[in-house]
Amino acid sequence: MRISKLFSKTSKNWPAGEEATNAKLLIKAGYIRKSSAGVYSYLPLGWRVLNKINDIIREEMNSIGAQELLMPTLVAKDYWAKTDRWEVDIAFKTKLPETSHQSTEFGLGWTHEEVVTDLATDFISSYQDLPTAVYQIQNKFRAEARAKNGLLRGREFLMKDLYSFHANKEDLDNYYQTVIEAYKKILQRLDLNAKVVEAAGGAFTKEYTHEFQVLDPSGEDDVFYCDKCDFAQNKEIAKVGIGDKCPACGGEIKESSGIEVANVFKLGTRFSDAFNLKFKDKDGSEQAVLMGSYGIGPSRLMGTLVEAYNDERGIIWPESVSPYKVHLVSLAGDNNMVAKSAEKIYTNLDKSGVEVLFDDRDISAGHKLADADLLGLTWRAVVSEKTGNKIELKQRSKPEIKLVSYEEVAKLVK
RNA sequence: CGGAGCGUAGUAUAGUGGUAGUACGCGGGCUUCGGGAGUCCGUAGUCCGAGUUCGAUUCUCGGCGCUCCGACCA
Repeated sequence: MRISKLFSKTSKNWPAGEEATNAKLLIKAGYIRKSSAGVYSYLPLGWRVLNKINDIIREEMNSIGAQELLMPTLVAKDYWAKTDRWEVDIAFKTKLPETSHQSTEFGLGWTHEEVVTDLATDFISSYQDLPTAVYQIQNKFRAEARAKNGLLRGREFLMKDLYSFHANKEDLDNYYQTVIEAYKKILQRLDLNAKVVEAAGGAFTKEYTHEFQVLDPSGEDDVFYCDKCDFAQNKEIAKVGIGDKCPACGGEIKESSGIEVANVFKLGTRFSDAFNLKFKDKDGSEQAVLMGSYGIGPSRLMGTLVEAYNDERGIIWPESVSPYKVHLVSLAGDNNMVAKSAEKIYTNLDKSGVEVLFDDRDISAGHKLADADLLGLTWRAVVSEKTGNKIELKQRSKPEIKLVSYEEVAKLVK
């Protein structure tokens, strides 16, 4: 992609009014635009980042046997009424216009247990149909009283929600662990260091549930955790405090704020009971299906990554989500030889399958380099009179600059 | 929803009860060309409504919007 053709542009000015780091940087760099509080457009570069996050999530979901589908955003009142969730105050509600002569009311989907459970009644009727799991990646809508922190708390946001169905508790428990491991892998691949934190079950379950908290000052949650082992509890339910001994390993308990990027719940039969989702067991007896629900927020992850990885010059994307692998900068000036050579490098890298963002604009060197740091792609390759036949290669996260050949660039960034 | 702050060109910021200024951007000219270049010309603006006033972008009230603190929050 040529920056000269890119739909978005970087700005020299910081956006007014934004305080959250992720909002300031993502808007300044042209990754996103706010359309209203908590509601964002993802511009071409931002959409690429978001899709890379989605792709990682898809791979890990598929690898644990979950199947992707897509459920509706408009969910009729009847669904929510069956589980007494029509009256929740975070639901956006809407209906058809008077002229339609239909009075159906809808809630914009803020979660999909009702819809998925109803769907499951069409296909699950025997123990032989179990276990099974489906997921979707879809915009969710929540009428948050106060949207804030850029991508970290929106009214419309992207979520991957997975639902699993089981014949017995042991199977549910096992799959719950399997999903936790899959989520850990996703977060590792995103270079995010998250704690698996015990949390309150809320309306869903009396059991504790688990949240994945990225420890970061910008987070809204308070987490007590052990610095030696995996023990961690949300402050809401914590039975430990700062300086206490870890009940698991004897280490020291610390406190941090955390960004909740994912959560997992054992739903039991709450939804299967409401929608009469049953199966016939081997012995012919009829039993309620056990369910689990597991969410992870790609758009919130994107904001979290910016909070975690930035410096005074801009964003520093982990390689796994960098919108393009290489930011190729041509500092040709009026030197046609250099300009031609940069064009050739761009074309060749592009042909060999390397994702390149090529700064072919006729602007000053300083402007280009500043933009490269702001955008934060993993690799920066500079071609200029100074570099001769070679290319300057630098990682955004590191100070070292190497002079390498074209072949080495293609190899290094693969 | 309670509290605080803020709404001025496309963006970011000044300022004034009486002709609204600067920077960036954008269009054009010349000079530049390794850390957001210089210069010249051009371009474009007071959130909406009501009130006070001879006159309101400025003062008052209301609305709408945005940010932050709190409450809320799968």
